[in-house]
Amino acid sequence: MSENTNTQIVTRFAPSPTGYLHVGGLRTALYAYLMAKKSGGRFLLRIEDTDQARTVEGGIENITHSLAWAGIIPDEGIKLDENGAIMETGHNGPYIQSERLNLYKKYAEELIEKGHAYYCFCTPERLEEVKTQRQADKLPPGYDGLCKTLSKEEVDVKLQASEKHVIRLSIPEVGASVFEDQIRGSVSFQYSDVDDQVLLKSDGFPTYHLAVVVDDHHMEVTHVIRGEEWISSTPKHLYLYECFGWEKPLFAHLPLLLNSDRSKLSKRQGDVAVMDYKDKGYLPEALLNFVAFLGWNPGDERELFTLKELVEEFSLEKVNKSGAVFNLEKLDWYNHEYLKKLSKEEFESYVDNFMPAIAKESDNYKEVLPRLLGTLIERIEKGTDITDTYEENISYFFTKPNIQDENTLVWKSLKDDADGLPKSKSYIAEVREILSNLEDDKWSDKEAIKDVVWPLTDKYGRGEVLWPLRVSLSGREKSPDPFELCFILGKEEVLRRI
RNA sequence: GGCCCUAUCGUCUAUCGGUUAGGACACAUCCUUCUCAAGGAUGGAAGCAGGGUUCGAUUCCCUGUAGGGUCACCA
Repeated sequence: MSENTNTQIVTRFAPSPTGYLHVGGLRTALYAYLMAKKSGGRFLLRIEDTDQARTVEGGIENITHSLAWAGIIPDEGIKLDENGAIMETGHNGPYIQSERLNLYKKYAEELIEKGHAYYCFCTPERLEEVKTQRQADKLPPGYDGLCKTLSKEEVDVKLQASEKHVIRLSIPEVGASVFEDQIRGSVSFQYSDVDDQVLLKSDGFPTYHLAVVVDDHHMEVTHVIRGEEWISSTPKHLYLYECFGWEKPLFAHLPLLLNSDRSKLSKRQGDVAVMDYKDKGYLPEALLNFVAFLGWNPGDERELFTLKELVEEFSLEKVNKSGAVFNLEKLDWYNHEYLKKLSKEEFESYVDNFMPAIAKESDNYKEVLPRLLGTLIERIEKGTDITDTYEENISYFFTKPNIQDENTLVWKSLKDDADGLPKSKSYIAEVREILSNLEDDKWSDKEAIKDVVWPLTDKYGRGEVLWPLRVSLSGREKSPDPFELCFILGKEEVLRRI
């Protein structure tokens, strides 16, 4: 459990380019980044595209852009240049596994020579049979080791005949693999429970298990930080380090991110792609802060952290062991907090981004938008709140509302009064008179508007005057206060509506 | 099913044997010169169960239970 803070830590994030960056991946990348940065070491991005079938066009771009959006910039490996194009830096490349095939082949063969691996010629069909048979016999699943017994001569004959084959790791029959997980403490597995994993596939590509070990070693990775789903294959990796005689890195398996039903966070139950959150108007600072706190906290009661502050405060010792539910409501709260930190200009362009076309087509859009910001910041938590509630809460700022039932203008205290409606109308007629005499330059000051209207509320009652005023301006029973409305709409529009 | 991991309010979590078990989100109530929002105040809300160890366990150990992960020529 000892972390030597004097030495530089090298970490990596090694996603496979299957389409998009998962929020769980973002957190893994973040923790790895924080560890490296805190020690003054390096964080590198490597692409694990060893499954030809699953590799998706544009996958690398999506991952690097998502990471860059979040502010996690690799020191080494795959990253973006100034123009946003994919580039590679570092002296241990290439950093895309499909470009390192010869290396994996060489090491797989080295393992065979040393007797730690063997050729396997079993067909998928036979493997399937073995699997069902072992299940029926209630044996632990896994390869039965048939090809392990092949003599060198038999192997040579098959190789000569170009029989399709893979290379399998030869796991010891007895013994155990014990390691000190940086988060969980001591973890151990019996070798008898570990399968003879395929290392090199018949298409010449390595599996994850071979590639990750070879690359982490050559790329000088000191801390392997990855999701908990990898914990049960760690013995295979550790054993490979031993076979090669390489120094082992430290391992840290992060708890999983969960759906609200506590299953592994999945696409089915909501958004999982980082870009989905970007598109919904979540700020990178908010997503990062939120995700950082899923499984980690500084130990005190602070909750708002910038990336830089996280670098200073983060430590693996404080990472939790149990999975964390990805709770959107908390994320929304974070987002609102960060929205409030935006400058007026930034917030304006943010809002503009989510305004529907119909709003932008309005004549007064450019004029009204800046004045709308003050009320909007209190009412939205994310960009999609604008689009989702536009009709009800925002549209009336740009288009004059239709008041279908004039009785909605009557404040509740006058509802039973037969003259309620005429009275209400007369009150706001008076307000209109007063407002029409208010100098133009006073309209930029909400308080000044209030000052001239206020005496009337003393005279006729608060709700009696303010309610109909507000309803006539907004056409809604719920809205910001009437003075705010006046300020936002502007003199001309206000007089038109009352 | 085998193996592995995990277990404090609904959710994220603090507590490194002794606390009125703290905070945040969410929720409820109240205040905040008309409504709503924001803000403020207050409140409800938790140690999975059973055994140990100990003067004392949420905390350490064991068992059970529950949840999750993993058992591919996918990562």
